Amino acid sequence: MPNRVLQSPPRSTSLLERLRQRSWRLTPQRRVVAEALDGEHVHLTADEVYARAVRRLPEIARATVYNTLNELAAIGEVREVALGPGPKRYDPETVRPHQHLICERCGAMRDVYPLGETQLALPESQRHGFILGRVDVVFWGLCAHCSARKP
Amino acid sequence: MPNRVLQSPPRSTSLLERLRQRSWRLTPQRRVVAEALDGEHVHLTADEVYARAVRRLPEIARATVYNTLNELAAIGEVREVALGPGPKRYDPETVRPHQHLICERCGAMRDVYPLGETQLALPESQRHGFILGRVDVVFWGLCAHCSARKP
DNA sequence: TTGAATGCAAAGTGTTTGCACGTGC
DNA sequence: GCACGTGCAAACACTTTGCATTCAA
Repeated sequence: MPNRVLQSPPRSTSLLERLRQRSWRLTPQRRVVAEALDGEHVHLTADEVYARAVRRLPEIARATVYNTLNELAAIGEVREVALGPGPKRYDPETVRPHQHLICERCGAMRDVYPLGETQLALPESQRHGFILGRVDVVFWGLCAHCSARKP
Repeated sequence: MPNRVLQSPPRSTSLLERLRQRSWRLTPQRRVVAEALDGEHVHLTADEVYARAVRRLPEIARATVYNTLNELAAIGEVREVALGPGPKRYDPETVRPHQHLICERCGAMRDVYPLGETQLALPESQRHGFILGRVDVVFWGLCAHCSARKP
């Protein structure tokens, strides 16, 4: 049998499960924050996370939500998305590399998985001596709802 | 003589000149703000613009700088660039479409003109009913200076 | 002359911090 | 038990706003 077992095991797609696997100190507060973030196409602001968290755990403090979100971002379990005006958003999808499609009127945001992204490499002549890392792409447009409305 | 004169006149690459052509009400304050922004690879924060402006016009108010930057952005003569943490930056290059290359350690930012960008169209199946507009791309990396330093 | 721009200070957002208290491992 | 997380309030960073004054056209 081929050595399939040597492949690195697939990461769980559940944020909460991944945190358990890291033996992250799990408090009720941290749990409700992680639960608030779980799902697809989820891009909540800190305040929206707080609103969801406080429903399940009324005594949670806003600062704890901020602390927790910062920590999750620091260990790479959520991605901060800061675009345009307004507060940062937090994206729990860290398993599948993806980009964002955003409605410029209402701010609605979807994860997208564009093809052919490798064609986007920056020519050497344009690198200004930089060592390249990741590439972020944002597709701006109008969502179905907003493009149907008048002005 | 060939009808060169029928070509649409090239837009000036000088912000200040373009503003004059628009018959923008030109006050000393607005002039020093526009002058602060002029140049290539310029991506100043509002505070940095204020610092430059106040050198030439000590009585200028921070609020005036903010007002002016917002107005320039509204009429499309500067582009707001909000990425990562920290304050927004203002990019006076609105003539040549371009993208950005940013050092993830020190924040240094260069304008880049990547090739093959049209290949980045989002497949219909990924559009979620959106009408597409412009695409923003950010190349993250380490600048020459930062990649030479230790930790 | 006059509508628009300015300066100032105050208010508004969004986020971080300092510290006493509480708790998961 | 104790290092670490939490709650609270105050501080902080960035930006906008209201209003009386000044000024470019």
